[in-house]
Amino acid sequence: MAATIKDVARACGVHVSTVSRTFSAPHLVNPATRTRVLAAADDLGYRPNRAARALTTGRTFNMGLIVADIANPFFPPLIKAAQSQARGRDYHVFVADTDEDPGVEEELIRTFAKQVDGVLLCSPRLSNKMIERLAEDVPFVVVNRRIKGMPAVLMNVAQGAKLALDHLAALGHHRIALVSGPIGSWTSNEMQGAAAEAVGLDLVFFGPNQPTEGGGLAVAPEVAACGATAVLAYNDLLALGLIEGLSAMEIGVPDQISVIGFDDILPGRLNRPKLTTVAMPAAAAGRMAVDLLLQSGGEGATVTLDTDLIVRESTGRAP
Amino acid sequence: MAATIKDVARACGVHVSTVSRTFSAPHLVNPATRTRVLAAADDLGYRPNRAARALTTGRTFNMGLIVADIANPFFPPLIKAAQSQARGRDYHVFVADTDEDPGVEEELIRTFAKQVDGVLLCSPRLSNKMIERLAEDVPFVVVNRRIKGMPAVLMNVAQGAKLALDHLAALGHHRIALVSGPIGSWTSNEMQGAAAEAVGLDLVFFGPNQPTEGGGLAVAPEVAACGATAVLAYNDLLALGLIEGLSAMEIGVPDQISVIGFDDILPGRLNRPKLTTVAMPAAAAGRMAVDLLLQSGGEGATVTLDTDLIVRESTGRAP
DNA sequence: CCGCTTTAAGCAACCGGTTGCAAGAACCTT
DNA sequence: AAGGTTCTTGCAACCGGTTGCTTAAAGCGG
Repeated sequence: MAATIKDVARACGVHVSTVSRTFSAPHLVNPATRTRVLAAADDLGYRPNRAARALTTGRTFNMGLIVADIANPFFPPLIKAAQSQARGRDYHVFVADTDEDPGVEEELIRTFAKQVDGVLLCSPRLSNKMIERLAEDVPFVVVNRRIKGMPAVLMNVAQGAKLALDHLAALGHHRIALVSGPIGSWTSNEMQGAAAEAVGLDLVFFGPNQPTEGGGLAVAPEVAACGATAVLAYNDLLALGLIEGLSAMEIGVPDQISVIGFDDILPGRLNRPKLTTVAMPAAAAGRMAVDLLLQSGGEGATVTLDTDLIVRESTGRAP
Repeated sequence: MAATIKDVARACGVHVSTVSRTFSAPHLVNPATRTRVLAAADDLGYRPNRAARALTTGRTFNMGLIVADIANPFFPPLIKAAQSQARGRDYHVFVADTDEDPGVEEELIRTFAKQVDGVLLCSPRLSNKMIERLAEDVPFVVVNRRIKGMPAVLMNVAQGAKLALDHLAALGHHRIALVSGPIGSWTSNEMQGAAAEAVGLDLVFFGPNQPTEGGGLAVAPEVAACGATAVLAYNDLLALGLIEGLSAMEIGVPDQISVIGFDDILPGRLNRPKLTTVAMPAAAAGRMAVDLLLQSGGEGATVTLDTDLIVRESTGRAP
């Protein structure tokens, strides 16, 4: 059994409250006793039980981070940035994955609720209404979603989409396929919104799709058949799957069809052709989300981070 | 404020212990009262506080999962499998990333200690001694590491390495570079051990290296200069970086140098040339680790999972 | 040397639940 | 109808800490 505060108290003939103060309010205890207590604690290998402490203080110094799919390379940089930022603030981040399932997402939030001081909700799949309800149990910061009165970190997807469409237009493309993501994805809506405003382009919409390589493979035939000379995909995984699918049909990228993704994930950089993509500031978003959670009196500050177009090899002049 | 057990008790004029039993031992409470309590609980939106419950029961129904680097695509399938397996057992998995830093690893284990019933330690970077010491605080299952008396899930790396070396030998390669991973990596040692037993091959060792794309890029020049016609790399990321580095030096893969990685991660499947690799049973390992943690009376069962060679395009006949 | 302020430590209630024990009520059995 | 069971519920201690209040000791000015 691990040593408790009582063991330490007994070991150096002092009351438990003195031991407690030695750790949580050192200035209230005599330096001499403090030393004795610390020695005894060290000797017994005592470490304060954070869960028990949280029961009275109401603060756990933990935060939860919920993502739709850990296997999507978009998330790891965000997660790592959040963890390291939190570490600098004496916090720990626990990560969980919902498998793109809103039911699991709700369940996880409920589990986290009492064990963390707040939750970073990345690309949630739950309805706004449900999120608002759950926010009564635990403070949220939402990433890539706008919910009234709730702190949020947004990436300027619309601006990125515009960059991408301008790039394609400049290359002479007119008919462009827009391959969207899952239902309920804010990012997907933003993209469509931005695209709808583009003038002089002939857009074809495909969706919803799984935001994975498989999703890209699956829509490849439809995209090939629609007569578009360029594709704007919901994310890089989808784009890579699409390229894979097109290659299998002997359709060359970028010679016959240009492809642009979103996110700027590692496989896109290694792929041949290297993927042209809209880079999302994932790491910055992770750091921001942590700061927002710790600062916010729950108030709904919204931070918007700009995106960048990274032109590589998967886009070229229209045939 | 969220409703507590007391609120519910008051709301239906019953003692807190009755409310408690309604949730944790329903058969001990009269069906009629139970219904009333459940109604009141539902009405107030009451949910038992898992952390508080854990204080008395000693069980949190949470487990921790610690990985060296979430951004390494090897881990996500393992994580997802563990999470879904745990979910089926009414457990939740909290993930944390150590950034390949043993200090952070230790800190994380200590943080987890009282908040979970056990920790799955994947490819730990801590010393055996330290791990044994920490095991006094919280039960472990170790993945990809053998520690006496501790439950472990191992992947048969030696067998995989042998498969890979046989494959290369059959293609006529004799001088083979072995590009290893980080210090303290059990996997890396296993590989080297297996390689050392291979007869008739001329092996050149490079290491330690960061198990990332960057690590591969960095050793590429040395590997190119050593005269080997084939490379066995610690993992796929390293292999991909290596291929990238070799291409930059105008060295063709597999025409001039063949490359084999370990793990079978997604970018390897999308890369050109598609990467020949030793597939690790990551998902199975994740499931196994969860089961081992839940079954084990802490006893040191060891499970070894076999690996598979997947021949794709990055290996060819020796020039 | 006295009374007053500081400082240090103990006491006990509390956080949100769980659980062994005991008491009262209802139900049987003979 | 008496005595023994079984059900149901309440009581109170406990899990591992924290914290407001109280008290005892020490420090200090005059």
